[in-house]
Amino acid sequence: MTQKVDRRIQRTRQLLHKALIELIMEKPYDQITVQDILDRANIGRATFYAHFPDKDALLLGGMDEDHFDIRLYLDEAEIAVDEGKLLPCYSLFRHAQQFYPLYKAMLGGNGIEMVKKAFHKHLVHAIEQRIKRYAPTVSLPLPLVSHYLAGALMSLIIWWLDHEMPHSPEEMDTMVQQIVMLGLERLSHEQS
Amino acid sequence: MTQKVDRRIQRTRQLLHKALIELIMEKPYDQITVQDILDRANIGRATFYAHFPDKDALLLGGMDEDHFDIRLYLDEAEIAVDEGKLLPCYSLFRHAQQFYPLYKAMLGGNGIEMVKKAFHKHLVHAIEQRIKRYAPTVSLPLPLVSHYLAGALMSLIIWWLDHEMPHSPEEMDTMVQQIVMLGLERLSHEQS
DNA sequence: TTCGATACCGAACATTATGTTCGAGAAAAG
DNA sequence: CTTTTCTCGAACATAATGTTCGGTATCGAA
Repeated sequence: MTQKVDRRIQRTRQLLHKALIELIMEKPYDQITVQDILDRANIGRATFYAHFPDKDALLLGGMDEDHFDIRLYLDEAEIAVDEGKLLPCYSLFRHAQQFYPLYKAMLGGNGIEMVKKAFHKHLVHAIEQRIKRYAPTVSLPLPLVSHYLAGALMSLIIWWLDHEMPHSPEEMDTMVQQIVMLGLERLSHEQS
Repeated sequence: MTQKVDRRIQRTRQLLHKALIELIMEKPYDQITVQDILDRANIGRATFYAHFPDKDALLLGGMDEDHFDIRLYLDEAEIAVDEGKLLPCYSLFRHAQQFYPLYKAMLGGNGIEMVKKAFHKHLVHAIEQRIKRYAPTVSLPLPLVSHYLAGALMSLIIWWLDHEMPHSPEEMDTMVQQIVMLGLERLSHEQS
């Protein structure tokens, strides 16, 4: 099934991906030129275009690879920690903490739009699954709730990345769960 | 105080802004070239650069103008409807409904990143004011709550715009207030 | 090890968009 | 009417994209 891929092709793609990731952590994505990638990877111009039609395709092509952990965080074993909760919050912040520079470059305030959109979409889907499983009786349209929560979580992680992780993953998780489940009404009456 | 501006300058800027707005509603912002704007507005190339350093400056320069209502919705009289609530939800959806094509082109899924960021920032600020006034006893960090809510609202309006306004502004407002205040826990117990 | 296939190189080229310059002409302000 | 300044258009420099092609190096299989 798995055809053998020419060693040269593997090497080329690997070098290109590595170079792009490095560059992403150094400067804004839209300021990265194809030439930058070529120089860093020591790959010929023609070769690049023989593999990918453009920069974006190179990035997306690497999303499935091993060193590109962002989208895979949901499939990690660690996600079991968030069992029973509507938002896989703890595992997300844990993972983001572990790969902070990459997360900041990709999802932070000056991150990559393409990645953010993909991530948001992914979140919506994951959250919908959780709502169906853990809170099937909520009497509001499913997509409304899932988009609400996904947007909230996205916004929070961006804020958290931009401010050098002002709280621990545990704290973030606890606080978010409170807002989600209790609502702000109860949260303001329950003050000490 | 208000110096008289040369009539030619007014005319030029007006034409450029109008052309850009039209183009924004026709095709993706990043695909709009300066040349497109010049052709549409019948303005010379040199003239454009005498006024604005680039496309983005033209857009931002128009944010304060009269025909660019998006940021101004918060200052509208209609906002009084949302008095006492943490999210100025009804007035936002009302306004978005009224200027649907423009809102969709600017804030929708394929909207303009710059505008979205400015809008999000604006929302964060507005929400913080409201929290201080209407819910000063909430025992969580202010920016955490404001970013949470702003992200949620952003995500919702994008979803709503992308799906041709599946609910009325009144419905959206009611549902959002429920999630915010009651929390999902109570929302799932209270089912009929 | 040999040999055929194919991936890489690099240099040149076409294309497209950006941003600048400058002098002539038109329109505004007083 | 005169002075000021805004606009025009055309040419130019720059920078990035994407393509083409023949020579060279590397791979995989016999």
